[in-house]
Amino acid sequence: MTRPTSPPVPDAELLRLDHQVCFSLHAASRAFGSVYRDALKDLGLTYPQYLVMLVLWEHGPQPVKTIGEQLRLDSGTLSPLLKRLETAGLVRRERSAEDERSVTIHLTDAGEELRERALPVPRRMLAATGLTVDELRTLRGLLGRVTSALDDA
Amino acid sequence: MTRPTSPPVPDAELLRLDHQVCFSLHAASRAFGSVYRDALKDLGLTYPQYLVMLVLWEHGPQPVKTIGEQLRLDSGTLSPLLKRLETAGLVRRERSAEDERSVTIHLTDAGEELRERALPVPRRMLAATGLTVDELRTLRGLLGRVTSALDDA
DNA sequence: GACGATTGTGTTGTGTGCAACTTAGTTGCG
DNA sequence: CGCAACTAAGTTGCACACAACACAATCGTC
Repeated sequence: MTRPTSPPVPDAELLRLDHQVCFSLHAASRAFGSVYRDALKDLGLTYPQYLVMLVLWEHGPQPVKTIGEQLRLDSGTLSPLLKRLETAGLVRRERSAEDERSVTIHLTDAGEELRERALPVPRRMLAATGLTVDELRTLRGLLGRVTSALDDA
Repeated sequence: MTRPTSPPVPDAELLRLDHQVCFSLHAASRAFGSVYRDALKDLGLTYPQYLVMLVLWEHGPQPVKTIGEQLRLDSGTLSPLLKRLETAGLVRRERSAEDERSVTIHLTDAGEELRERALPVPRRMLAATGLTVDELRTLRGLLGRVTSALDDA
């Protein structure tokens, strides 16, 4: 614990800081998207599509709902995205037998095989950030706390 | 400088960390957007529109180009956004006299007046993040470094 | 078993974000 | 001057992201 921020931080600075953080977050998110776009171009995936594939590669076939929970995306975003992945021949939809409302997403053989080609992507991204492992952990921690706090608000 | 991260950090952990950071950034960015949406609903602004208004409130009339530089947005995003702000009666477009290619964006009276109603927004956002001022500074610093590094890549 | 509430998915409409292209105006160089 | 290169803004097309709504299947309660 440091001192309780001795000079009580004037309003003006607080407001500027808020703007700067929001700007930074917005800009950083888009900068990541941009670099991922390059890294994923050869695979024919967009960044959100890659995130969905990661979930499927790691945890196997699962309903739309659980994919959405992990990525914080709703059906309005996932339905058309999954349709594009299906058109690309990477996933397959299957109505669940137990619950006819549920649609289970499976990887096709092509989807499984794409994993190999995607393996070098994370290391490339990691290098592109220019941060140390410790800094990445700090960043992840702060972002996680912000997201939780904002979700509660 | 800390030690050079003595146990050389296994590949698997690095990859997971990269995913977690990207997930976190993506999620945090959208969580911010969601809370801003609520905070700005009464003003009739979206978050990116609010960012543009902030630039105009702080730095006065200026061409589309400089707005884009500050927000890292190109004309493909700004042109329709500014058109919507114009339709809402908040800004005015004016062809520059010296350089006919350039369009200067001015605030209308309504646009100026909206500033008063927007004043409480940053404090509300700041509180919603649940972070201390020091943590916000750390976050801003890390995000800035990541963005610079990614832009170079 | 009947029926209202809930749940999982999909659709529609609006607003970014960005690549690629177009148009009009400006600049530089022979 | 004349013309190519460049620049600022706008347009088009595609892919998120999300609110609001639609629909069918399921569940809970009686």
